[in-house]
Amino acid sequence: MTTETEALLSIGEVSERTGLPTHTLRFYEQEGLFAGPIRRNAAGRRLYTEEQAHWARVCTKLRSSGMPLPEIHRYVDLVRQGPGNEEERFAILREHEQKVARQVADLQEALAVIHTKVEIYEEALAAGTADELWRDGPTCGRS
Amino acid sequence: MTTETEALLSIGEVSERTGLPTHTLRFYEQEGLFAGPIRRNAAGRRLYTEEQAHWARVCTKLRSSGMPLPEIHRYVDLVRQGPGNEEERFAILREHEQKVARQVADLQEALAVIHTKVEIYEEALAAGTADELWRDGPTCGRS
DNA sequence: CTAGGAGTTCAAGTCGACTCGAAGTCAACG
DNA sequence: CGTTGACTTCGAGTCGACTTGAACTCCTAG
Repeated sequence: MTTETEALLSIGEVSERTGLPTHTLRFYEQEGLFAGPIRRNAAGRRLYTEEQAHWARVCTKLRSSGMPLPEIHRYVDLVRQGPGNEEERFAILREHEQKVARQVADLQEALAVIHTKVEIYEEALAAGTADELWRDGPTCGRS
Repeated sequence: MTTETEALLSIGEVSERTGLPTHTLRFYEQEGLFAGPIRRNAAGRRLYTEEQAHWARVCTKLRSSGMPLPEIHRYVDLVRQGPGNEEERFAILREHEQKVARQVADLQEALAVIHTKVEIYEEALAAGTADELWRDGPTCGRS
């Protein structure tokens, strides 16, 4: 049913689309981050399907949101095993989603702290009282 | 003017307040992350002022938001040098603030991608059509 | 007086995720 | 035919931020 009409992509093309260096794409492959095998041409060079290229892009998101390679690998293993373990895959995704949500919250908290300090400097610099900002002194340290 | 009435804290107490292991507190000190010297008692043990403890807590926020130790060090050096470089300190903080804001945005983008995948699983599992979720196939891979 | 627990210093090890380098292959161009 | 330049494999190196460990000191409670 699925006709073989997809354009196949070289590692360079996938690299461009994903922003991942070719070295990293090979590294990911060897770490088992692709469910199916990546085809090769006669000369042994990698040929990626569109799906695989897309998955690589998803991987960049998983990674940039802090999913460790072994966990991506675990997910991919489930996919490789075929239907029947969707709940487990779902659990991995949902858990990671929650972890990322927490990360966002934590970052925003840190952002608030930093912003408070930024504001103190802004005001002091505007008021010309910046020299009161000293050491871990009263103004600077306490907020 | 500043009377010496502050209660001084042991490394253990600071560790509790900040969540940083004592090892890490010593490590930070040796990396120059404190503007002033940390006092010692007769037995050579560290005594932190409230200000220093507070700064340690700020450090946890700077770190958790990805400010590298060398950059914190740079900021602290400016503080150590005393008044006159507030603009430079301000620049460091403001830049980091922006970096964190970008981080938040990126994370939220990743979160969106992940959430899309989560939703696909939710729906498929609810509809009992989960076995259509296969490999990098049409349903799973494309979104 | 001794045992426990917190503290000290300094050096070395760990961890994850790349990142780089060497040595070689291959297709196309001038 | 020679030289780019993108590709291949394999193994080793890097980086930042801890983290661990060994060997030691000190105070307090029993």
